[in-house]
Amino acid sequence: MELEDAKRKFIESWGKLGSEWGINRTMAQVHALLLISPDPLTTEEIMETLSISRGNANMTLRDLIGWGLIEKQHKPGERKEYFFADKDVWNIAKQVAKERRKRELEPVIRVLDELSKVTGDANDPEFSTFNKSVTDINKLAKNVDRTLETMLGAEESWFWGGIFKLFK
Amino acid sequence: MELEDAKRKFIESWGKLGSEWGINRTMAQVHALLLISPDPLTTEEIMETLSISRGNANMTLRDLIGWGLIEKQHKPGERKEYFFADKDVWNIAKQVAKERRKRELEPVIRVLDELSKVTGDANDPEFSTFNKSVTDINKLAKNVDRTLETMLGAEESWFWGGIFKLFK
DNA sequence: TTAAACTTTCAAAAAGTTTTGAAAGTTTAA
DNA sequence: TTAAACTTTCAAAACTTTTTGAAAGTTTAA
Repeated sequence: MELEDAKRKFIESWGKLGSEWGINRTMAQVHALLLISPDPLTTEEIMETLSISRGNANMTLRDLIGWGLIEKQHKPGERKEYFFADKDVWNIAKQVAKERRKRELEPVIRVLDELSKVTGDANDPEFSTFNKSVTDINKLAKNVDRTLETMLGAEESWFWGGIFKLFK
Repeated sequence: MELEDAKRKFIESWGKLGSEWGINRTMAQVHALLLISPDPLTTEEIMETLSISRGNANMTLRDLIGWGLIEKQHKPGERKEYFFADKDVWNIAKQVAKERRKRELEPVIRVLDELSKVTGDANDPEFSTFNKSVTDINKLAKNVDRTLETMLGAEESWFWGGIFKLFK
């Protein structure tokens, strides 16, 4: 396969995977494009390569910055803004886990905590089934939360320094 | 909060979480409803409770069966089919991880393997950046895959029997 | 058989999400 | 200042996904 075809395929696949995991397809594609770019790119270049509009490119780039996956870069003597992606896959995984924990896990835990407080007659199967499911899910969610916190919190934890280094 | 309000809120939250993770909202809601139901429910009851059409209910129930999250049940002397959900959260997590691995991780690994084979001039930054990102992501994906396989494969592995039992 | 009870299908409609692009806003060099 | 270069916004349009519901299919008891 030619390098250009391979790049296209990578961008397409990354976009598809993103959309299956609740991440907007274009956002994943822009990220993919920057991941395989040796140099930072301008909004213009991104628009052109992916055939997307200026508005879309701008919003997507801002979102990616919000996720901590890309950064703006200024070249001396130039007006244009350049964008580049962190290329360390562990940082990327860490960053995505961190953001999803904050944006999705935490709100769910808040709701589950509230629902765990609902009281009722322990002999009523309607109540006891509800209560068991909610408290079980709450326990699981909190364990996942705690585990992520430990794993992601310290810059050089046992986790990143130890076990997972084997994987690299 | 009243039990009925709490049930409604649970179904709503579960649906929202599902859609943030690429699972159809209705599917997550039907699952939530069955999770907190002490008894199996009929298609009719599900349609009614969630205000969805027969067609939607039927398709969603089939999908959930396909994900291994719910089962059909027959009551002796009755024509209707009843549906009930496995209520063990670890089974649920396991099942979802298993399915997503099969449906999404495996196809991505196939593409990455193919893209890893692309050859080029190591001094060309275009090629070397592409190659490094692709092979790094491939390594990560394979490690995740292997880890999941080990964790999910054996019915009573060290994983489920050991470490994670602490979490329950 | 038959017909009632139930399940499944699928094309069209509705709902939800993403994208566009022109206009407004901002920044900078001169 | 000014105007050129660039970025941001947002309502409307395009696109995607989900849902509907009526019709077709299937199963069962008699």
